[in-house]
Amino acid sequence: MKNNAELNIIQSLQQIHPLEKDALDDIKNCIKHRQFPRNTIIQKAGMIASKIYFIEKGIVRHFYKHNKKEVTTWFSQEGEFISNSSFFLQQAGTENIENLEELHVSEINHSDFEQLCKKHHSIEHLVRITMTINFFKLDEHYAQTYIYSATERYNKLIQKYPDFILRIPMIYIASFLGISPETLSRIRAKL
Amino acid sequence: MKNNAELNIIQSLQQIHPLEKDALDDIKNCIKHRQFPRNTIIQKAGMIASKIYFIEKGIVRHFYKHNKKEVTTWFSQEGEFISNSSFFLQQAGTENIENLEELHVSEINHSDFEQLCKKHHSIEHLVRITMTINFFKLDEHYAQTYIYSATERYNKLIQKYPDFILRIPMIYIASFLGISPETLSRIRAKL
DNA sequence: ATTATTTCTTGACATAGGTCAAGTCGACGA
DNA sequence: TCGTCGACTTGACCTATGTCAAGAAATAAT
Repeated sequence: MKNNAELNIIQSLQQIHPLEKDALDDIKNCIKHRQFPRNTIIQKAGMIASKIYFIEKGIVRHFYKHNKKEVTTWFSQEGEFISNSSFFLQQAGTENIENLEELHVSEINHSDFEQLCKKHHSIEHLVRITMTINFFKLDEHYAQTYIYSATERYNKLIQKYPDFILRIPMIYIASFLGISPETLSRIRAKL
Repeated sequence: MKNNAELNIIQSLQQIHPLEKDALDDIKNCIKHRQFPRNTIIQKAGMIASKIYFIEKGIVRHFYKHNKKEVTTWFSQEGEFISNSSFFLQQAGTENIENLEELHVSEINHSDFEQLCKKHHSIEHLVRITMTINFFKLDEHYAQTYIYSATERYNKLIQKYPDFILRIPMIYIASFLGISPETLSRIRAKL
């Protein structure tokens, strides 16, 4: 299993948009470092998420359950926030989130998060930018689903995220690509 | 053809998040009202979008071209902004946008838009909220594509947006649902 | 190490939806 | 009123991918 470097939330945020000392201090005061053992359900459908997580180390999958089947729709890893509708909209959602490796996060609870955004324009800006980037990542991913065949999508995915093969069970990669595990296996056999 | 009521950007924004007079005045000063005749290409792949549009009246489709085929991925209508990556990221994108009816918009150019966000925390907040809502709309739409059959997706779509049938040619609805026009025609025949 | 699980692969068959091609229908302009 | 063009439908056939089932390989547990 690959051992990715641990990332720091403060440094990562600064790379997206530089923050003044005041804002950084407030963020630091809200952060709680936390670890979850492998295969923990971080977010369960039907619950309201009270925390947002910045991933320092580890990888998680976002998935829905439908008729006893699970559909994986996204992966988040080091340097990313675990974006989930339940946290941002403060509503019970249908998304589940599970970590696939031991997970190290910085956690901020919802009221602190909103407080930070309200108090510091620079933080609100950073959140806006991050949300924008995530929006178009999602958009691009799904546009590709329309346009490319299963084989092309798989090739593009491993080209862009080579470590997914090492870190994520095939069954979830298949689901993310919108195909069955058997089809993915056959695609891989042909390479 | 259905004749939807014209919407006002100021009123619509206030419903998302109330803005102080100062911010509203600045917005008003940046807005330019504009109309496009039916079937105008509002945004062309490869170009950098310099304007964002709020739709007062009309409906547009977002589409990609791939091997001479067009793939429609989204529709935007009255009360919505035409969100496109090229505008927000200020990069040439691969998305095209075409209006399907005579289109009335409020337009704001990119530098004014950024200026407004920078000057008024309340506007930055509003943009963040709007982006968040759009993100999860997109997310939900695509999660459904994984989970439901073509027939189910069509039924859910017309239930949620009954006027799409009246306003959008079937060929684009089919594309949006990720199916061929023939398949959509067969689905409709069975109802 | 040995066993027990989980993960991945392979085969046989089924099917949703795609493609190509030929209509039909209806709106709009001459 | 007729003709034309675009939008939608229908039929015949095809193919990518799904499903079910059995086995191999890799991981984890004892």
